[in-house]
Amino acid sequence: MSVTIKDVAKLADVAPSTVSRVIANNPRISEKTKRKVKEAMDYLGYHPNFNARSLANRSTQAIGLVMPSSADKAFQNPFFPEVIRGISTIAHEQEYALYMSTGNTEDEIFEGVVRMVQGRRVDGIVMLYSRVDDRIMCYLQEQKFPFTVIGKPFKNAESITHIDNDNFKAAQEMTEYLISLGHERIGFVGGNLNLVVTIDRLLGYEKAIRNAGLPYKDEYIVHEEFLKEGGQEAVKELLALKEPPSALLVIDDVMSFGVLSTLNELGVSVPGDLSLLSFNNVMLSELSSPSLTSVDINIFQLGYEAAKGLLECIHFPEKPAKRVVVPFKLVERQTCSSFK
Amino acid sequence: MSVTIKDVAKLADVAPSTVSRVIANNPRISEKTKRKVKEAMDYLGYHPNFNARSLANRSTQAIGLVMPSSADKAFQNPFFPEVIRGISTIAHEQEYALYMSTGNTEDEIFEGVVRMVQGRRVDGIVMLYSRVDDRIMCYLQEQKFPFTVIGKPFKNAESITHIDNDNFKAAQEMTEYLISLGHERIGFVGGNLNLVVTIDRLLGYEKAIRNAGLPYKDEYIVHEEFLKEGGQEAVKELLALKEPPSALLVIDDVMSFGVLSTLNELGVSVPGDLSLLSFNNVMLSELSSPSLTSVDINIFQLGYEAAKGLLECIHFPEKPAKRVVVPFKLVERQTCSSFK
DNA sequence: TGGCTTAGTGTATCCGCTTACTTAATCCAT
DNA sequence: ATGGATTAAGTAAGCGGATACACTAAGCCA
Repeated sequence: MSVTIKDVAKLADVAPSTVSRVIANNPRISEKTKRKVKEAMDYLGYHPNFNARSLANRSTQAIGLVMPSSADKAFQNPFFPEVIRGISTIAHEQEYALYMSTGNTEDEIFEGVVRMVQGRRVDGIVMLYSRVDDRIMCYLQEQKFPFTVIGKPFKNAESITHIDNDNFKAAQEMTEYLISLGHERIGFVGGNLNLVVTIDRLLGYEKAIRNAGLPYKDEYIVHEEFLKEGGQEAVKELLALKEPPSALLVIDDVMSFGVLSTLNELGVSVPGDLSLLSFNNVMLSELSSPSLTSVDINIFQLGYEAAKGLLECIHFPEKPAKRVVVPFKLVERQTCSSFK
Repeated sequence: MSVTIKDVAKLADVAPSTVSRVIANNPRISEKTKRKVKEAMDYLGYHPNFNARSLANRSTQAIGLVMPSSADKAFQNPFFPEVIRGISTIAHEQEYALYMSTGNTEDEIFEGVVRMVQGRRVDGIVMLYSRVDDRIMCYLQEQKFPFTVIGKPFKNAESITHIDNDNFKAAQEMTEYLISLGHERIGFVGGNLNLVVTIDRLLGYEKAIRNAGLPYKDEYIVHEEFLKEGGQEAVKELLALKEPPSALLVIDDVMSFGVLSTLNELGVSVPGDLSLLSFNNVMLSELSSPSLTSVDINIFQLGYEAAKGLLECIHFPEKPAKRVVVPFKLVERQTCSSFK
């Protein structure tokens, strides 16, 4: 069995509590004793048992990650690895580990979260998405468990620390950009409508369309899953219209990849016949051909700030919730051209 | 404070131990009592405290993941999310959670692993890479801590359960394929030479070159990091030769992306002027233009089997170590053509 | 010199759960 | 009726550490 605090105490000829205090660097212990105990720890290769510590302490030095769908689906979209990069950067700085529970159905995921929370496996949670009437978010609020959200909470946004882009504004500006290029028939390819991002961006799109005095047509609005297949479906629907759009605002790069490949099969040229503007600017968006014109939403920073915010919630629970807005920026590449 | 086993015991009017036995579904408890206790648990919304359980139990229901570099670097390569997808599939089936520690330098990562192991934060570890003389692997062996490796351990491979492709054979066959296309000047773009994959594939490449009676030239062998930048560097070196290769065997798709973009800048046409064959077949390899001809190494399955193997190690420690070989398959796309 | 503060350690209990050991109750064969 | 199995549940001792409280010895002042 591994070395315990008692072994160290025995060797250093002190009480276990003294050893515990040395670990916690308690000022009431004399330098001499500290040195003696530290030597014993080194000699024995002692490492505190984290479970014991967590139990006594009620803290785990771990933060939980909740993804919108099962990890194995979510990881198909480079968005998630990238947010996690951001999260793990902060986590590492403060010696927190990351904890992911997994599950396929919504119920399983929910159960996983309950286990994380009730089982005190983590000190707090970062929700990597925001959804309308999300069960998990409600639960965390009820339990008053520390958590932050990437995206805008559908309700109670004021009382929940969250990190978001101004998606409304971004979508509006991007639509205006397409309009400024001369496009009047602009399609919107969104993700699931119960995701708040989709809603915000759709509203921004609508605003721009209406501001410009263009007709807002329902048949130009399509919602699919955040995957390549989603993009493929979307294109088929939109191109089947009598008057198909001349430009598309696509909510996610991976969907754009799907759009692109389908258009390619159909012999529709981009941006010649159809312009494409999408969101996220994932690392590989410059690789497709043509390379994607995409809105860089600073995914890394979203994760970074979310983790930072969470640690604040954990350490200073009384602090009020805050909203962090991460800037976005259009990266112009090859998928947009003026309407001719 | 949250509901404990005692609260449940009191409500159900039994001893705490009985409740514990109900949780463990111990057959020595009568159905009647079980029902009674379960009702009390439901009523109170009881969930066992995992730390307490781990402490008493010496098991955590979590498996640790070790990446070759800091998570924030590793996640730039889609290989890792994809392996994790595989791992999380198994983990989920058996209700294990995933635990990632983070760290930037080699030392920090090592310390993170020590904390995972000594602190009993996880029941076992999956190493997502295999490196020559790896300190972490040595440590895990010394400690007799359950772990599995993705890739072939550099030494003691017989005593360590590991999941691998036959990289030697793969590289050999792929080189032969390029040779069969008429190429005689074939470059090899590898990753860090202390990664066992690099070594194995390089040896396979060499074997094929020698078998074919072609000259094995050191200047055709380049080693860079597993990132896009690595690919860019590599190309520059190889194209600077008086007699540059007509085909490249690239060890990783992301590097290939870098190669491709640099070639594009330099105005070298692929596959017209230079053929490219790479490994991994990550999800986005079909998106580049031209789309990558790549060896599908079944990344998902590598992860899946690694996790499965680990759980076996954990549950049946006496079982001998095994080697699982995951098949590979060439996916022909647009980056290879015959030499003319 | 006695009483009081204070720094430095030790003692004991608890965190929430598991489990070896015991006890109590029931049952069957003699 | 009695004793030995057998079953069902309780008791209590950890798992490894944290910490409130207790204690001791030294230092200080009147």
